[in-house]
Amino acid sequence: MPDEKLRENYSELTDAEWAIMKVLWEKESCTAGEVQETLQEERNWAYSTVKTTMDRMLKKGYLELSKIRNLQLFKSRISQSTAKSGELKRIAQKAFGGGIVPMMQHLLENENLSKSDLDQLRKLIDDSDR
Amino acid sequence: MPDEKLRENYSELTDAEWAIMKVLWEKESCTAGEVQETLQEERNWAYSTVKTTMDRMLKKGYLELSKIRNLQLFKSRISQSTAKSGELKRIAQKAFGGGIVPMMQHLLENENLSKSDLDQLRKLIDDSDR
DNA sequence: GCATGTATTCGACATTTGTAGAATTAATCA
DNA sequence: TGATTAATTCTACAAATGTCGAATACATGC
Repeated sequence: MPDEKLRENYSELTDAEWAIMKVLWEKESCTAGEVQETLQEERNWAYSTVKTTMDRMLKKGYLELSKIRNLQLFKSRISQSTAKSGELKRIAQKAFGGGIVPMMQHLLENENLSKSDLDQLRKLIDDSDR
Repeated sequence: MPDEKLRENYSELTDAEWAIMKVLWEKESCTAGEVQETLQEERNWAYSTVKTTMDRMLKKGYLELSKIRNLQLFKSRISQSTAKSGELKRIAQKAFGGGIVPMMQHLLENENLSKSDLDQLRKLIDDSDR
C-alpha cells in the first residue's frame, strides 16, 4: 500500500490506536513490549492486548515492520499531523457538513475560551495569513 | 435518564447515528419511515436498518419516543450543539491532549484557509471576546 | 368481517474493537 | 545442553455496529 493511498484511505484511529501511535511517534520505532511498558500507567494493558492491536494496525497498513532476529520493530506509517487532520476532517464532514470554518465557529462560540486563548488565536491567524 | 446525565455520558454518535439525528433535528419529531425516506438518496438503507438503529439509539437514551395509536414518533434528546461539542471534545482529548487551542492551531496551520475564511475567523474571535 | 398495505417486533449474521490467556518458539546463561 | 526468560503466534470471546429479512400486528376501506 503506497503512502499517499494510505493517507487518503485510512479511516481514523481508535482510542487504543491513538495511544499506541503516540508512543511510536515518540520513539520512532520500537517493540510491542516497549509500547506496553510505556503505557503501563495510562492503560493497564496486557502485553498480548498491545501486540494484538499492533498486529491489526499493521494489517491495516498503519504500521510497518522490520525484524531483527526474532524481534519485531514497529514503526508508524502515518505522521501525527496526518492523523490529526484525518480526525478533524472526519468530524468536519460528519457534524459540520464538511466546513472547517463552521467547525471553528462552533468552538469559538461554545468553548468559552479565555482572553489569552483568544489572543493566541489572533496571532495564529495573522501568522497563517501571508 | 435525566438530561444532564445524558449530556455528559453519551459517548459520541456514529456516522449512521449522525445521519439520523440530522433528520430528527430538522423535523423535530418523526417516524422511522419518514427518516428512512428522507435518507433514501443519501444512504440506501432498508427500513429495518433505520428502525433498528433508531431503536438502539432509543435504548442508549439518545432519543425519546411517543406513540399515537400504533405509530411511533421519535425525537432527539440531544441538541445539535451538544452533539457537536461532544464530538469535538472527544478528538481534542484523543488527539490533542485535551486542548482546544492546539486543535485550532492545527487547523489554522494545516487547512490552508482562504483569506476570507481568516477574516471571518478574526471577526468571530472579536465577537466572542467581550 | 376480511383483504391490503403499513408499522413493528424479532432474530440473525458479519465485522470491528477491546481484551487477554495458552501454547510455542527462540535466545541465553550457567 | 538444559533451564529460564522473553517474544511471538493462536485462539477466543464479548460488546458494538452495520445491515436486513421474516413474521406479526394493526388500521381501514370495501
